[in-house]
Amino acid sequence: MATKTCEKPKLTHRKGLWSPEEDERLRDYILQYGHGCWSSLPTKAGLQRNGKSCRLRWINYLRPGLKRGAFSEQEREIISALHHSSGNKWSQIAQQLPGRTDNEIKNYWNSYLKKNVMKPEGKQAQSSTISTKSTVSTPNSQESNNEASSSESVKTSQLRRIESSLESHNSVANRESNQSYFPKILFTEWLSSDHAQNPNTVQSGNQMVPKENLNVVNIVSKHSHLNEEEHYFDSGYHHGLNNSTTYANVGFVDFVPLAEMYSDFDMYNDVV
DNA sequence: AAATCTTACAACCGCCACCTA
DNA sequence: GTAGGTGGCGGTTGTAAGATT
Repeated sequence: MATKTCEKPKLTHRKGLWSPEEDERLRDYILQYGHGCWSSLPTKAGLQRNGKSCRLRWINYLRPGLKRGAFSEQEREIISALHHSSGNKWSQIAQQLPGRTDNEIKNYWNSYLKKNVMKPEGKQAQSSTISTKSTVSTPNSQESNNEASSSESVKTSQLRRIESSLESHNSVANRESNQSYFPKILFTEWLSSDHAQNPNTVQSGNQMVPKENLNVVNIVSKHSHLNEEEHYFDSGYHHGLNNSTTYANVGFVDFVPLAEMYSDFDMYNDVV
């Protein structure tokens, strides 16, 4: 991991927001040469930033395959469930949400979900329930818990369903490993040479469409060669202009025996 | 229209674990 | 065993944009 062979750049480092030019330099360099040693990367790439800053910018913003935009209902529930079981382990939570970064999830939690948890009224009962088991306790957690126990919302039961599904799968399939119990998603665009030239676009049919024009969608598919309880979890881009969905640039590599979650996804495919 | 407040999220900071010399 | 460098992580702050007054 750590080496002492990296060159030490003695420069006064720029701070603050990244300019589009800096982004371009960093992206171009990494796509061409890889990041290698982060501390020496800024010098090689011609950036007046420190390596840490470059690393963060790449991981949180420039890295291909990142989902931008609002969190879906499913993502919210997964974050809540995992925060419930793991606490503020943002990197662990991020591993279960392909395309999302720990920083993004942390910000989302602090700005949205945490606020709901803190709400004294029973309106957000599902989040209040979550907070009681979290490593982070809140002033309202106990009273919220009382309210939640008296009338459990539909959201709460849905959340519990996902949690138990995750727990059972995790205990059976991955007990002895550190593998995530969510599917690993491989973005094929990450591997393509086209993407290296145009990291902000996705091929849709014959044309390259800017990612910001597309919505990310989730899909669960059953295939004939899989066991009864095994399904593919897919993600793709929905092309709003012609109301079509394109999966051409996103590939999928893992199974999801989470049959109970089907109703929570945007689509269910029976490909058999 | 201007001033102020609120919110979302990008970025920094400090700490820690790990590795190498 | 120890010092120094690096990468990773979580907490916190800063900033810009939108909402409100």
